[in-house]
Amino acid sequence: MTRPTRWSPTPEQIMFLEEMYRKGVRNPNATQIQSITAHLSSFGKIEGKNVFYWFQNHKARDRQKLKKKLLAQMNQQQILSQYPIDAHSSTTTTNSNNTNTNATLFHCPTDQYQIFPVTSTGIHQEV
Amino acid sequence: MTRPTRWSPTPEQIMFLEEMYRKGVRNPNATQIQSITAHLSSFGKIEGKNVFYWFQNHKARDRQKLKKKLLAQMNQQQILSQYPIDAHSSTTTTNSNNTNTNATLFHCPTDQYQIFPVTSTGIHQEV
DNA sequence: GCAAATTAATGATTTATTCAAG
DNA sequence: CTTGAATAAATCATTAATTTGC
Repeated sequence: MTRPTRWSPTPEQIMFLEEMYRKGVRNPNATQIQSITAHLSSFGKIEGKNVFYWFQNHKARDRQKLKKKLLAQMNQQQILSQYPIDAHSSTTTTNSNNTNTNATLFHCPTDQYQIFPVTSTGIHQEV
Repeated sequence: MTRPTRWSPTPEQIMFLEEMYRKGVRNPNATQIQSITAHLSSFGKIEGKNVFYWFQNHKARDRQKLKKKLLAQMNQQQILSQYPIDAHSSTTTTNSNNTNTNATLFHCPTDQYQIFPVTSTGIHQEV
């Protein structure tokens, strides 16, 4: 039996939806959903509710990703702690004096892009 | 004056960076970058920004590669038409072709955020 | 074999997004 | 709506690979 299978978007449909999303569409109203559905139906079977749910899910998962990223970054700290700073320069270093380890953090070419703002208490990078 | 030459990583440095990447490091924060830089400085001259750029580029180009693969999978369907372009339909005297005509609704490459013709009913679109 | 010429990789910059705080 | 922080995308620029003619 052709079970009532759930919608699975074609690559073209995904591409278009993502483009809409990128351009700012988050909660399309009925009119917008109609338009989008009409357009996307040329690439495959689709209903308005599919479009509605897609934006709901996409927005939610975007936020999920963001939060996941925060946790991932925390965990990276542990990975890196395996490699202590130490910098025992006894090895074959051509640059035994690491000038920028502490104070003069590398400033990017233009101060506009201040990657690592240094505060008196240290580095603060909020994400 | 030797012109400002760009950093070119040693094999050891590359190996270490790639190992970090494999372990999940993607966007190291300032502390992590300091740590990595300190460690890698024993293999050759290196600055924090080099590490920063390396991860930025490596991640981006990793993604490029994956995207390219996926795109290759999608047999060249009319994917490239992100927008239902009017498809230079004027070339033929008759414009009655295609079923994609509803597309014209979305032809809006210029107006970034006013994607849809607004109807009288108020659109609430989060921005 | 070897450089000059050409191409491919990749380091470094700039520009556009994103979310969300104010 | 505006803005800050972060970063992804796109681009520029230089180095490394490689091709080529000798």
